[in-house]
Amino acid sequence: MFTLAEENYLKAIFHLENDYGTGVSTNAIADKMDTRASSATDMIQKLADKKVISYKKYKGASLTKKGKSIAVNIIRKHRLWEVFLVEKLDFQWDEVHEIAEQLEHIKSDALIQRLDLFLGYPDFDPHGDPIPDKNGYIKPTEKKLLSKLKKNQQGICVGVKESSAKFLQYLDTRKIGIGSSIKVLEKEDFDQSMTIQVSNKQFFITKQISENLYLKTI
Amino acid sequence: MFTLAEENYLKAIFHLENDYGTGVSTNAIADKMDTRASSATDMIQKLADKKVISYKKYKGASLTKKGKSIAVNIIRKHRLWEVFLVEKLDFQWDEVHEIAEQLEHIKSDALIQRLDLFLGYPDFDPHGDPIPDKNGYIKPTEKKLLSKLKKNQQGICVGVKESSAKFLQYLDTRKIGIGSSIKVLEKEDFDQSMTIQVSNKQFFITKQISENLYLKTI
DNA sequence: CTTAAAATTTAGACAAGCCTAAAAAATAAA
DNA sequence: TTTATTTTTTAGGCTTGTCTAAATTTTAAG
Repeated sequence: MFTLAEENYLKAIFHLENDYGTGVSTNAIADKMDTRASSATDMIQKLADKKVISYKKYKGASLTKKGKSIAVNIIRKHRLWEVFLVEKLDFQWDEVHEIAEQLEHIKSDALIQRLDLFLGYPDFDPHGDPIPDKNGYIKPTEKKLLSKLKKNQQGICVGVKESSAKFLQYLDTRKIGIGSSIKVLEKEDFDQSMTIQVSNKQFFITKQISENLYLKTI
Repeated sequence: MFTLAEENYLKAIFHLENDYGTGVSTNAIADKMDTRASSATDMIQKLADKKVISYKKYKGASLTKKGKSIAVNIIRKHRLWEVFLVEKLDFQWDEVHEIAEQLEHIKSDALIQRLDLFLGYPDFDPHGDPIPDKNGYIKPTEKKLLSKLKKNQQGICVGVKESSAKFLQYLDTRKIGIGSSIKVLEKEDFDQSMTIQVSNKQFFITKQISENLYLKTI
């Protein structure tokens, strides 16, 4: 069995490996966990003892098969609970992250199985992230960051990379959400800022925004 | 903010005060928490420092107003989650206690408010226990232990005192549940055992059973 | 290639929550 | 009312997960 802290470290390492490739540094983990490098080292050594990460001193950490399976299961729970909160309890998509951070640690396989059924076996959470199935399989989805599109290309918003309340509220005020059709009208070479068309409105957005919106191009 | 352990101690003290009257002994708390008296003393002193119990060395502990309010809120959450598990996820009444023990510690007022609405503001949990409202008010209900009834008296089962899976399964196999009509056919003075009529069947039950079934007499 | 800087690990400490063993207080019995 | 028993508290220790400060290793710069 794994403690709350251990589970959170595993989840963090999973996300870091996903985003930046295998073998994550102590500092990256400490940063993600909002703690000190020395604390991260302690935990890394403990997780290595438990065979859920492989680790060589000074060389970074990677999840083992077992570690990855634990991490994916936590992410599965997190995303299912987010669907529950939005679909059943009428929360907004910017309100659910912190609550799901707690709910993801509830230990009961039966609960998650029944919750999944109750929700109709959803494929994506409210932010467009795929929900791993009970075997840990994550369906690969083709999606592209808005920042990668060129002038005149367009697509449908299928997800957000960042899911902080602030960013989601920014999108809300502009009526941008999952399913929105987005077209690049102008793109500034110098700072990667863009003018985009969303339904019948145009917006000027910075690189920081376009790097956090996933589109399915059409 | 209160830790998991603190919350569980507060809940235990609440139940003990409820069952055996105000001012609960260190041993009673240690017993309920399945821990050692010395550990209970440590926690009691910490809770007293935090002003959620009043405590005089060697004289037992009682919840303060603040402590009671915290305890009742945890119980409210526990019971609402039990309703959710049974009504929405189709769990049986003997399967929900442990899961609710985890869910009761999720911290979000908005979550509980919305869950309460989602469930239709239920008054009782699946074991017949009343659900405190959001102000901590518990509607007083008139219910009587089956063991207090005399020969030929009858009532409707409105709750169980113990809610261990074993006991609930015992009731299930005899088709006894909330709403069952129960009549005392015979009562043995010597050991308090009874013969009872439940719908068209008769059962012989021991004192241990009749002391854990609540009836509303008619 | 040697030194400076950055990243990482180790050493030692602390709070929370538990434990065992021993001391102290309260209660019951003689 | 003095002694024996039970209850409760204290003392000291252990583990988890964190911290700061110092040592070590790796990487980057000159």
